[in-house]
Amino acid sequence: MDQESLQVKQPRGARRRARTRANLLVAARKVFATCGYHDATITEITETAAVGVGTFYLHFRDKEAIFNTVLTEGLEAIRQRVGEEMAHEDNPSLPVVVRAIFHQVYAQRDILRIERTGEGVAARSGGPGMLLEMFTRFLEQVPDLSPFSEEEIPLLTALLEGLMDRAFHCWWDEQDEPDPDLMADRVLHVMQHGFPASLFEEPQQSFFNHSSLPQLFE
Amino acid sequence: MDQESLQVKQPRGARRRARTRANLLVAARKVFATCGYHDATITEITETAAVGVGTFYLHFRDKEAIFNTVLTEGLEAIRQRVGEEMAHEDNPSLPVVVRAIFHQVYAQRDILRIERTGEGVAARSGGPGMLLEMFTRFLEQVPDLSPFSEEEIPLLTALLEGLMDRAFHCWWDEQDEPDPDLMADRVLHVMQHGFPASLFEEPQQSFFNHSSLPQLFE
Amino acid sequence: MDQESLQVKQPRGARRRARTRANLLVAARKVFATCGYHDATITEITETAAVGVGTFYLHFRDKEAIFNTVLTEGLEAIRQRVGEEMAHEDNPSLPVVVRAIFHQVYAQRDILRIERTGEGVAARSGGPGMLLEMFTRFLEQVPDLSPFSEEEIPLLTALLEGLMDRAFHCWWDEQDEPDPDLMADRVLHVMQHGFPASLFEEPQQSFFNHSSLPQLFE
Amino acid sequence: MDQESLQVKQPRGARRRARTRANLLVAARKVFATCGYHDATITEITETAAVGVGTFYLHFRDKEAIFNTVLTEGLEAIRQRVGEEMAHEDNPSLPVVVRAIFHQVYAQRDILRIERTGEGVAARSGGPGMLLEMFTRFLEQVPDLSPFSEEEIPLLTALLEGLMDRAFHCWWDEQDEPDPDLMADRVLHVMQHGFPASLFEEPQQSFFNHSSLPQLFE
DNA sequence: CATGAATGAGGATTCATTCAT
DNA sequence: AATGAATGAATCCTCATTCAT
Repeated sequence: MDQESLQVKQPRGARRRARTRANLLVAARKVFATCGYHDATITEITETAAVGVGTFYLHFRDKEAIFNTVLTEGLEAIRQRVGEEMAHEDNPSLPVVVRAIFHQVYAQRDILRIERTGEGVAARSGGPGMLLEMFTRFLEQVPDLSPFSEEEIPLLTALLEGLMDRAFHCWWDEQDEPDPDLMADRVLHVMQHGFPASLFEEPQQSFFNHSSLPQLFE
Repeated sequence: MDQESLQVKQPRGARRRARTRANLLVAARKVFATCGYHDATITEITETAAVGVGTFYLHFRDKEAIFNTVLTEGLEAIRQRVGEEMAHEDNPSLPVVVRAIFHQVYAQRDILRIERTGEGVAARSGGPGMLLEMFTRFLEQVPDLSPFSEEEIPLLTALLEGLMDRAFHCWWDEQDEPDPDLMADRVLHVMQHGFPASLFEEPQQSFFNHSSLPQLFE
Repeated sequence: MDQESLQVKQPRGARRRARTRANLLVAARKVFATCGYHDATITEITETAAVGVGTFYLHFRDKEAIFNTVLTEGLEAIRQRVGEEMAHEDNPSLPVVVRAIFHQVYAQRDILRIERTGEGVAARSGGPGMLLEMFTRFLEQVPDLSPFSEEEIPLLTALLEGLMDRAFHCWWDEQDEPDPDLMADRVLHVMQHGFPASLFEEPQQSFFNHSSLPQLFE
Repeated sequence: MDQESLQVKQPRGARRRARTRANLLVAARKVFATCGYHDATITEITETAAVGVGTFYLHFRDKEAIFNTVLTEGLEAIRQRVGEEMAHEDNPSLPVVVRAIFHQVYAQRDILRIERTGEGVAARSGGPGMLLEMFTRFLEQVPDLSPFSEEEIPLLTALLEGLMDRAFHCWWDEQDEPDPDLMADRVLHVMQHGFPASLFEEPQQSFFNHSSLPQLFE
């Protein structure tokens, strides 16, 4: 009874308040995705949320605050669902994790676009660290990283993330088409075996001779 | 005498004009690197350049214009110097190219930071395509990309770029320390052989059991 | 009680808003009358209205917008009051109409001065057409315009308007003195009988001989 | 020999100077006619004149100065040519004068448009007084102005001018078509006999009854 | 709690005018 | 005399934020 009353306590305005806040977040996400952080205006957000301007400041300190909330909650949701997806697996390996990430990020790829537009704003609040953090924990548990040392875990994580990040941006930047599973295949292959070997073979017929250089680096 | 007159041709105000323009570009680069695109103001740029406000508009249409010029000229310079560095090589292979890129980008890593802060602005002008373009030409000349198809060249290029991009950002984001050569070593290793094999082995002792999951994806 | 609630309906900020808008219009009219359209500044208008700069843009898109509003509402008011004045007449003839117009325009002659200063700006919004429109309707109902044809109605209207317009401008340009009724007398006389006949008689003693010409057209 | 040398004296830079000044005036007239006084810029004038910006200030104190010069010289030219046209006439009457004015103003109607756009600027310099001045002299020599008094000469002149002014503006505002002679006919008729008599007759069937009023003055 | 009218600091941009060459 | 690069005062306009209702 005590616990229940605590949860249902003060449903007077509290519920309404929560709904307003939620509306604002949804609206902000939509507006940020459309205009980017810098061109979004509070007014447009509140109008989209069908809420008065002043109401905004009842729920968020300023634009940066709601931006970070949108981002954090968005990333958090992705994390959650990745976790849920993997709950079915008994013993998830890196490929399984990566695949799950691709699935979930694809499903909410607006969040990534939003993250991008914030740049300096989000950086401060550790937004983009989502993948970094996950991978870091992963790498820390692997016994043998040779030829890399333990100090290089951050670098490795960054590279992993860079790989995936670019894959993500093939989607919102250009097209939606390589479906998440296919995309995961390709990226995982590169992760495991690197890029095609012939890229590193001695160029038999020099395509990098002096005559072609000017074209490459004009 | 002939040569001199060629150099001194039209030195009336043209020289002064060029100097002013150069000052503005240097100032803008400094300001953009410090504040980022969105927080930079024309006034701060002109003050840094020790030039009147109006002078700015004599040389550039608006903030976006000077931003793109800074970026384009900066990337162009990098491209130039990469080309020069490789001119010494008789038969440059991908590792050599990558290494040269690391050298030159490191030397001018403010440009990358600047590029980032512009986000949507620069994208339109093809700024970030520098590496993409270079790698694309490279990949197009390689005979065998298996298991990738030719249609996937853009994806491969993006991934290559993503890898390097992250490496670059280890510098301006955090510290300056892994020197370019070392960094190139690590990245090249991943490019050739992928990430450490043990990452993909069956987890012998499940570190991904259900009890640890909540921590990973909380 | 019913009536009251109708009047007080939505009095939250709506009343305040309306008052502010009215203040701005009054202020703008004053400033435009003083400085003319081109030399008037938004700041001066808002200061006169004892209102913040931003408030201006809450009510009008730009200077042109408030200018047209001032003009339109001003002319509208004149039209209204001309109509009211003639409501007393049973069968208003042109002289009666003209006289009413003179009365009302005189009472608000700042509007005309304002209209003038806008020139190209107001032209687009059909501002100066007030008299034109009124006279056009009048002329269209007259059976016999000989020696003019129906196609010449626009020209006749323009001429009528030109006559009155000049009369109006004797007031704001120079002095206020010929009172509206007297002025109407004179203009109506010209309208009916043309200018003094002797102007068109053969000059008995040539005042236009060759010796005086240079003085006239030097 | 003496006289000749006086005229040709200092042809060194003087001639060039004069040509430059003339170029500026032609350019200014073109630009003012296109953009109006307020939107015309010194730069556009000097560019049109193919002359350096600084050169402008060698010949005119500021924009207002060149505007007044353009206007004054333009009106002066009209006056000149009106004079010339009438030199053929032995004993010019008002109709002849008016007709000549219509001819010449029509031939250079850009000047009127320019005058308009200046409004307050030109007013100070007595620009628009051209016709006023001519008519004033005319009226002053007429023996009998009844029923007008001598004190009303300014008013009569203004009305005369208003009539012609409107006629002029039928041209640059709307179309070029009623040719000058026809236009002069119509205006002269109104000048001599006033507007069609039926306009002043008692409205037999009341077209100004109370039901139609609201339409007229809504 | 919610509202939205009001605010004004702050930034972009223009253009008449000067002055060194 | 002619030039045109440089200047900066002046103006417009936006938008995050406050506060009275």
